Amino acid sequence: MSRLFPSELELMILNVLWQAAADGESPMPVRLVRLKLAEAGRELAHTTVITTLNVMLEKKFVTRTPEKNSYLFRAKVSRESVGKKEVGKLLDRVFEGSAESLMQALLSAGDIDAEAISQMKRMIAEASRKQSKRK
Amino acid sequence: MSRLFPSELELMILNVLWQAAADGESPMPVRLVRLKLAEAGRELAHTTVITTLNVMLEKKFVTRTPEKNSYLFRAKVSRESVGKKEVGKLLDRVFEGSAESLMQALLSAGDIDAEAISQMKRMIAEASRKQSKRK
DNA sequence: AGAAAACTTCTATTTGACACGAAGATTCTT
DNA sequence: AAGAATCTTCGTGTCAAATAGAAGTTTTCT
Repeated sequence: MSRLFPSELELMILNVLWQAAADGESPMPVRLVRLKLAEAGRELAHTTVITTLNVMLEKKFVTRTPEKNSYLFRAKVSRESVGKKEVGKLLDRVFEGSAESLMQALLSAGDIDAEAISQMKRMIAEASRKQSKRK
Repeated sequence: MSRLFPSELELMILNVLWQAAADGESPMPVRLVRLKLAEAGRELAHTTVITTLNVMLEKKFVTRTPEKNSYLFRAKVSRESVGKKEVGKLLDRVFEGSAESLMQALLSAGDIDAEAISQMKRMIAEASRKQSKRK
């Protein structure tokens, strides 16, 4: 059974791997994952990173390919899919399923610039279009 | 030091207490908290609920008032304040601080009806107004 | 009053996430 | 070829969250 949600450390690692993929640095050796974590303020022993990556392999969050005497890792789940699940969880856990409430919290939480706002407007309009079409 | 975030069980209890307050059933005896948790599918021993409430008291998430030989509990933190912090955390953990990304996930995650959408539109418009005014 | 019921506090166990050293294998360096 | 560097696997230790039994106190019931 694949655990649905990554733990905190697993999520940090996924962030490293997602970023790497965006930068064309994927797949990535453990050594580099560890380095990126350290740069993000999380200093861990090499073995700790390996152990966690192995757990993530088990959970199907990452894949690995052999390389010399080691492995290269890459994210198997996407940021979008994890994000969607996490939002769904938050919706249940705190907002009783009310998307509006979550949105309100978002607007009051993040410092949102004008650019972000106009983009959100567009997204809402788009959702509205799709919404009215189906039914 | 007050822990910033409630654990999962603590959050379930907060939900019970928030709901109770909305229904005018606050403050609430442990017995009822336990009952509501059971109704939500979480069956726990009475002592477990007490223990957790005491921890939450320590963390300042709830307050209690004496009543006969027992206590009545009520939420001290609001759903809004917790929600805002949780959204902030999610923003960091998964979306690299991008409110638009989170919003996209929200639109694809929740089943949102037309009513919710129009309300969101209003909220965005409101945020936009406030945004342009400052700075 | 005496038994039963309802509560609380205290203490202990279990579980999952995190963390890492020791030991062993492979690759690199000189 | 021998030693250093680099990696992995395995086993273990710690810690917080979760769970709840035992024991003691107060209230209620008959």
